[in-house]
Amino acid sequence: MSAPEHEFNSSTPGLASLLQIPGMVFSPDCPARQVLQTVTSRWAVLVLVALLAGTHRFSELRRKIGGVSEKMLAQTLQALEQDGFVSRKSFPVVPPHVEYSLTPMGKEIAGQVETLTDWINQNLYRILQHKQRSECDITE
Amino acid sequence: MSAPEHEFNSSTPGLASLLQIPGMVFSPDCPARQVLQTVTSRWAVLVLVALLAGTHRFSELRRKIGGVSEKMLAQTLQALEQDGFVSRKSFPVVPPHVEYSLTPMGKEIAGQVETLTDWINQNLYRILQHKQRSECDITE
DNA sequence: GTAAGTACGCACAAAAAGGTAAGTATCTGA
DNA sequence: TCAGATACTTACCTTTTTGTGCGTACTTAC
Repeated sequence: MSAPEHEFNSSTPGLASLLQIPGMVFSPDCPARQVLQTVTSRWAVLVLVALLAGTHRFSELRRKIGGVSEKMLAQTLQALEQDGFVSRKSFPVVPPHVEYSLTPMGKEIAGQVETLTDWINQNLYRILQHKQRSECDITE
Repeated sequence: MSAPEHEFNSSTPGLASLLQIPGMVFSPDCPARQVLQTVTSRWAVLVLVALLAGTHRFSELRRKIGGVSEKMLAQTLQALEQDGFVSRKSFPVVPPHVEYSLTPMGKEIAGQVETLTDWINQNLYRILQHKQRSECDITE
């Protein structure tokens, strides 16, 4: 008990959460952590990249992103909307019609995310070689 | 049953897993998905960025990354090592001494990740404003 | 008239992630 | 001599995430 579990080198612990101190994400209580988690969550990454291609409807996204359940997609979209990355436009028509698109801020961050996914796509072969070397069991 | 759950616009489904077809990550079975998940997992992001500053020992990382448990850190490091992003050097000395650093590939991807975290750090204030505006109901 | 599509919300269950505490082996410092 | 640091591993348990299936309100297509 009473152990100093973690120490950071920030000289102003309280303020660090509100300013752009490099390494803010290293602080466990900083809201940046949560934003990072939202953005890098399993489906959010894919949603952001998908929306970079333009406005989509809910089920368009669902079809585009292989493997998402409706629940997860809805949940992810809500989280992204809350953080201001995605904007939702709902038309009160008879068969529900909702359109999702990136906000300016969303476009910026989606760009970064796409760079990442592109890198992975391009270097997948290299990565897989490493994996097989260290694993030696291929998942068929 | 037998429903066409998901369709992708890739014209060569089997090959798509091995080539750089944009949108590979949208396919649920593509290994790129798993790599993406490893890299964007909660702690891996922070480990990558931390290691960008140079070689670290296990407990140095643990102190730097606020909030990680030993278990999670070890697990994350192993996953990153398996994918070839992190290299581990262990010295068989009496008090265990192990050094972690980024591989060339790790440096590349960590660079992308850092760009992302930097963006979040820099735009945190903007994001938080959006959040507060949309939340307004705290789940108490 | 029945099925399917639309965009979800809700309840329940399964799976995954994560935390806690302890153990290992050995040395150092008090 | 006894705690503490080192780099983990393992077992156990809790929390979170994710999936499944159903319901909704209404329309169009068959």
